[in-house]
Amino acid sequence: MEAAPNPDAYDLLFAALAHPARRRILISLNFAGGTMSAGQIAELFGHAWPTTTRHLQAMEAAGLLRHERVGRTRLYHLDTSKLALGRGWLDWFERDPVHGGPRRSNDLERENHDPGAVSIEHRGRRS
Amino acid sequence: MEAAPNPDAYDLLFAALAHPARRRILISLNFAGGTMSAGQIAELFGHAWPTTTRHLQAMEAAGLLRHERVGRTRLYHLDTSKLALGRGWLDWFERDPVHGGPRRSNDLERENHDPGAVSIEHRGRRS
DNA sequence: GACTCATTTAGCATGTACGCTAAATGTTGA
DNA sequence: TCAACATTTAGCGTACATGCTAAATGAGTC
Repeated sequence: MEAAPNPDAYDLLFAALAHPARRRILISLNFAGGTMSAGQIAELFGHAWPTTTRHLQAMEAAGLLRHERVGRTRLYHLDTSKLALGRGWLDWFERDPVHGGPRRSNDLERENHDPGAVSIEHRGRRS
Repeated sequence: MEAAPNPDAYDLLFAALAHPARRRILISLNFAGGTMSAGQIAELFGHAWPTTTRHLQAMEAAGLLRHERVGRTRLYHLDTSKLALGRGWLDWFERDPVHGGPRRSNDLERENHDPGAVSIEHRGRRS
């Protein structure tokens, strides 16, 4: 691969959400009030602990979790702000962006510059 | 692997959104009014056509696109209903999952009635 | 200090994702 | 019918994801 040498926040976010174990961790954390120890989380699954540890790291990299050491346990805290980023992205599709309502300048994509970096020239043809 | 022999709708959806090229395709389609030919889409990228074709297939598998043949071109149509699925999932984190109000509480051990299919039973001891 | 508990790090195996090029498919138009 | 066009399918290589087990770390306990 070489398409994403620098995965952006959206890459990390949606990739984090793409795995059922990770979604389940988030849901469970949410249910638990936002905080669980690594052990409690690991017990949710049949997976080996290191497997869950890595899921946790992936989500921490995506900014969905933070952790804190308390004695010999580690507490993981849910951080929902990044989820809002995902919601913001999805909201782009709630209306017709061209003929419909005004375009809010949400952040959206921004891989390089704007939403899709669209340059639609209808009737395109390549040589 | 064996964790996802049958990727569910959320897996497919979020995985589809995890790649910048695919997000850009969706944005572009939305921007263009919901429909573009495969060629127009392919021209958005420096990628080879087959690469884009496969992105399109991934999104079609996720239910985000449909296509239609018109003469020798193929028109891809945006289907935003599956995006609503993602929004619905994210909405689980907007409120207190237990009491329905604003986030609070710190209890563990909660019932299961959500997309993540949580079944928290702590005190489990894996042998 | 030695032992145990809680968790992570290291390292391995396998499958999938994603890029590519070459060939195939199906359509239109002469 | 043949050539050009629009797009997909086939097949390849590499990198990354995800599972595992074994070893390492760090914190309390005796």
